[in-house]
Amino acid sequence: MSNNKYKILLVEDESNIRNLISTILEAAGYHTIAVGTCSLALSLFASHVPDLVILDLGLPDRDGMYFLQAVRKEHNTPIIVLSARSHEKDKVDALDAGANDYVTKPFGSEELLARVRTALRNSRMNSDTLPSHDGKFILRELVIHYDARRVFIGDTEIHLTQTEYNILAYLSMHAGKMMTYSAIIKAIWGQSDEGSIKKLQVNMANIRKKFGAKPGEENYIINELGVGYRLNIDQKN
Amino acid sequence: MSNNKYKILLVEDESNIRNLISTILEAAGYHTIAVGTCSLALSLFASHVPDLVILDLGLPDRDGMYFLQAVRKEHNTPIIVLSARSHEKDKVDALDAGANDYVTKPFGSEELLARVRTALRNSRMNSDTLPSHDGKFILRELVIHYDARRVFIGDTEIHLTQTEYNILAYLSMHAGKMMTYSAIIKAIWGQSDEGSIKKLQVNMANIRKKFGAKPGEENYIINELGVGYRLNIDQKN
DNA sequence: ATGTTTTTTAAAGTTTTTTTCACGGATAAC
DNA sequence: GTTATCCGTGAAAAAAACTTTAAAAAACAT
Repeated sequence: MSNNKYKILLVEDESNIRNLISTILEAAGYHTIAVGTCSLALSLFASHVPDLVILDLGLPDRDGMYFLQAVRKEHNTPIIVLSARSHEKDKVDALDAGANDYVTKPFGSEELLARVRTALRNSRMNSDTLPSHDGKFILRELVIHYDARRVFIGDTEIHLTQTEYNILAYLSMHAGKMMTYSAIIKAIWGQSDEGSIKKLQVNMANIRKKFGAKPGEENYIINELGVGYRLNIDQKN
Repeated sequence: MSNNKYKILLVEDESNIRNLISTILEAAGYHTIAVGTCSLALSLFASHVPDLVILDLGLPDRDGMYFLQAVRKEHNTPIIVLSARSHEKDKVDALDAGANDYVTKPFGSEELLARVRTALRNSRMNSDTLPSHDGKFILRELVIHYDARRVFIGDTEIHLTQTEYNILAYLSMHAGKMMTYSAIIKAIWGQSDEGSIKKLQVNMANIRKKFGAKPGEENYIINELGVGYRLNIDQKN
């Protein structure tokens, strides 16, 4: 039996929109908890621990961004953000603050449901893939032991400094995905420290040098100009 | 049972054209609601909630643009705009205001029906295709991996620069829909940077070159003179 | 304190990307 | 048919981004 009784926390101040979305979600078989203020949302999140959050950014008491950051500090729950069409910049901020997806009003019910499905699917996938904080990561010759924080290329161990290891571990946990500079920098140094791209680049160079890539050989770490880095997970022939 | 009884709201002031189109649509199996003024159209839209709107821009009481914007504020319903050939700029304005497609008079019944089918198909598809930044986009040989920011034609990877990728990704997220220059430029460079159409053209040329279209073969990216670009999602024979 | 390792900063060098420009072909208007 | 406008193309200039190397600063251990 496909029991789709996911719990969804809906945070929206306009009551008519709240009811509309609530109805759509319930009709699709989700259990919906609907609130209109940020403070209420925070307490209900703590007590109910929903599987997903749909969050309107234009909240009365506090900015929805506050809720977003507060939740993201401790939880990995997928968050879909709603906002009016005009505020284009909010989109970037919300995604940077940890939102999983972004829907601009107006939107159709099918679109919302599709996004909900994707977000839930991805979060399930993540919980199977990401908690590899222990165990090890293997990619061709490269082996990372997360618990011992040790890295090998084939049989020989590669000594990495703390930051070098942190960067590599971060990339490996998102292997194959292009990770932006700001994402990496935030993960390693905490703040979006302006000017830190240089540091990142130097560290990357050091890691690559220690990996000792033969010229012509495909590199483990791929750079996309102006975007970021990603681990190359393609099979070699 | 395939019940294709889509509701179409037709807004056209000239009664003979209205009847003609109405007949064409009914014959094709659509349920048509035909009105001649903007105010009537708005109230009938609210009460009937049609699946698609066909809108003539040259309305007597108010400009059709008013209707377009009013509907777009709250609904995602596909809107096809009719306009006389001479008013070239109206098309662009209508698309920028959120119209999904446009047809220039005079037009054949087959053309109109084809556009109706595409618009309906796209609005349904969107809810399953759009789920933004994750997943991938597939169109014939073309594959886009959004999370890895990688593009393939068949088996071979195509390296695109950042702006080239951004443009293609933008088009793919609105696949099949004609995107105006200003819309694309705003999405890629941020401001409606005057004079950037040239840059856009150069980037388009580069993308197409990298795609390596054989001469005679239908291109992935289609241009409409004075309007913009769109991804060609039509089936090839 | 001294020496070693790591992190940060700086600068030169190289590659890639972005922008600009001029010309030719295509399309629409007259 | 002629003209004006718009788009595609190729190439070169300009700008931006990355790598590499090296040295200063900071952290750490002895």
